[in-house]
Amino acid sequence: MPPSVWLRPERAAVGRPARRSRAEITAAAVAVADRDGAEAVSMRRVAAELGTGAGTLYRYVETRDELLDLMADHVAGEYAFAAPTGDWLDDLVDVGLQARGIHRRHPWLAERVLTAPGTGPHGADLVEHHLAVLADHPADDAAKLVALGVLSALVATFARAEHAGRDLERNAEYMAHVAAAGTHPHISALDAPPPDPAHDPLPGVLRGVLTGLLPTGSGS
Amino acid sequence: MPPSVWLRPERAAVGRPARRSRAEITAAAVAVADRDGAEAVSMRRVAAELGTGAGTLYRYVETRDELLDLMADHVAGEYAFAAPTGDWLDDLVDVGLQARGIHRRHPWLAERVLTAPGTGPHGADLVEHHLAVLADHPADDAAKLVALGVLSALVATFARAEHAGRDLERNAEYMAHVAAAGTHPHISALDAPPPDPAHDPLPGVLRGVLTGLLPTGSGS
DNA sequence: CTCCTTCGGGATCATCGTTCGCGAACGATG
DNA sequence: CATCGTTCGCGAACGATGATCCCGAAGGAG
Repeated sequence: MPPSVWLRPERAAVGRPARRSRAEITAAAVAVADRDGAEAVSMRRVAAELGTGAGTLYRYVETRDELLDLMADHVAGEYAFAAPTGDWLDDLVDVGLQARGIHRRHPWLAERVLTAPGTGPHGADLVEHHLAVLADHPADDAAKLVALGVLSALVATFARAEHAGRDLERNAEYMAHVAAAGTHPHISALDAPPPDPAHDPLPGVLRGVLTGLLPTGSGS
Repeated sequence: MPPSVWLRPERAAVGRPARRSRAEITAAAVAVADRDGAEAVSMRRVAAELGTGAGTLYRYVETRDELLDLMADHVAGEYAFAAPTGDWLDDLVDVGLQARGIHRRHPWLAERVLTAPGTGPHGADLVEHHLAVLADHPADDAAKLVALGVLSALVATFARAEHAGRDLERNAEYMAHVAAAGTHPHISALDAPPPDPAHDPLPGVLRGVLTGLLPTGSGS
């Protein structure tokens, strides 16, 4: 029922002016998340970061989830879009690599991007750039938007895998158990060469997925 | 530190036997989630479903997150794998469509799949089937596993979009605002033909992504 | 200077995940 | 059949969370 955060006016027109701003609160929340992880972003913790009370935050934000949306769009402002080069594949791979950079700077973002589409002003800039890059591409608009969604989800998945740590260990432990059990012959036959840290798989994967998703006659 | 849920023995060898089982609790949790959504899966609620106390569940499960892992693997048991047909693309698309069916039956799964890789026994079956389908494919093992990860993330993303409801409305509202504002010319130029309900975009997307991700000489 | 609206923030509520302690229940042992 | 060691069931309790509410304070408009 209530409109999106970005359509609701930030400050009241009359009365006592607010001491803080939505952006200030968002920045504080991002700082907390960067420092102590996503689960540390509680209203009390963010309020403490600002030296105020927890209830005060609800003057700026309707709900905690809304604050998380604001955070996601805030860091989406870190994209630095260059003018399209004419090679849409290169340009979209660049978007993907920039996205990974953002994810590396803000590890808490991965869960959020995957959970909520959360498109604010900076998200709109991303969509605009994406469509500009693909302006001459023959695919229809729906396919282009799907491609952006897949691109985002894919990068987020890779980013999450990068800082999974504990979970990955336990998963590998269980898979080793399954392999040793003898059932699941194909899993047992897996050979895991030590991953080459010098080789970055993301660009290749992005190229593959994007060319598969946006076929064209006039090549890259 | 503690091993995975699936490596920890379920019941103690000696002493008073447990009245319930891990599977029973998992099934109850799935029932609650299917009926009232993911956020309704609290220890107290699941315990009430079983007619017991909240603290009791901790005899079977180390933490709430572990219970969610069990739930995810539980519904992964709904896959019905057929023998590989010889056409790996068709077989993998079939896996994707089955996955969407599971997501439609259990809307809470989308967030979970994207959040945690959670691979249990049924997850291992899925990996095994995937590798069996791709047994004759020239790609190396790492690429095949990446393809499965992308496939899962992609289907989950589509599934989440299907039952997004509220969020999608607000997002569309904001995008309409941006389009009307006049900045972002490519967004303003978007034309949205009414989506054709008879056309299912998922198979085509999966084909595109998979062919892009797993290139081969001897085609589908 | 006054008034009206908004802000600030502490108290408060319901709920959550989790821990703890204790009495009861069960299998093994003699 | 009696005893013993161990585990289970469960309710109370703890700390923390998201959210609401109220009231005194503060600032701009007239």
